[in-house]
Amino acid sequence: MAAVGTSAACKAMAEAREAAVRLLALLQATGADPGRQELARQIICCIDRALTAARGAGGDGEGRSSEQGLAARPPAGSRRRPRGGAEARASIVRPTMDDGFAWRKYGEKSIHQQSSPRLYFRCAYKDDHRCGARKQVERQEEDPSLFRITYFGDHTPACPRDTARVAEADGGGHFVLQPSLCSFGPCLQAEAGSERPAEMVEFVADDCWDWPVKDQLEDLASLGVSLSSSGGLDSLGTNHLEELLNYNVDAFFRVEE
DNA sequence: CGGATTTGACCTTG
DNA sequence: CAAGGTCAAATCCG
Repeated sequence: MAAVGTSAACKAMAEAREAAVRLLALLQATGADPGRQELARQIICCIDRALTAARGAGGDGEGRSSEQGLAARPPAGSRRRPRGGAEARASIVRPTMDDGFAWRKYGEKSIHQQSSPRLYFRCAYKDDHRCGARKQVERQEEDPSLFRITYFGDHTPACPRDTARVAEADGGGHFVLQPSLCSFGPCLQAEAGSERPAEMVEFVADDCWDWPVKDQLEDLASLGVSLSSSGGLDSLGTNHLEELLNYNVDAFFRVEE
């Protein structure tokens, strides 16, 4: 019963979020003052938090767990194990990192001396298209509001990509570069001369927003733009920009609290 | 009911 | 042996 109400609430909140995203895009397109844009961003973040909380509270909660404690133990060596029910899912903080590609989570591991686990994703079309793309997501220890997302490998051309998400920013099928939204300084941590493999790039998001990183970087490069105001790209410099474009960066993501 | 997610077990590496 | 990465059964959810 409660689940029905919660699901309806989630749906309504998702619609509210869509509207807030459109509002933000509109405010930016019309050059509205930063305070209002910030307010719209806060609304989106609040809705995201509410959604997360609502999803956590949803479902039948303890209903399924009633028999778990007394359930027969699985035979030794078996993979069978009791489950925590909906509560177990609710406890997981799930950044969406919606980059338009379909990912499937295949593992989660708590890392030595880190409070937050590392999440493992692979392309949902791994079998269909023999796609070897993978990514790992972990919360930053220094600042839990930051997530480090590490990509390995590349998607095959056959892997479908949901461009609708990208289009949502301006509704026109192309994500317009919005320097006011950029905070690349803390976002991009790919350093020139680092020892990491060429097919791998790391960056960190600190905003409740989608980041079409490659598009934005290419736009920046083609326009010869060097963001020095709110963008924070100045710390990277043009050489770093070139360096980053050489990486196989093809992702944008959002972080939900 | 079938696809997606969770999570303990198992495998690999250093 | 410890730590990280992956597998796959159990479970969730639309």
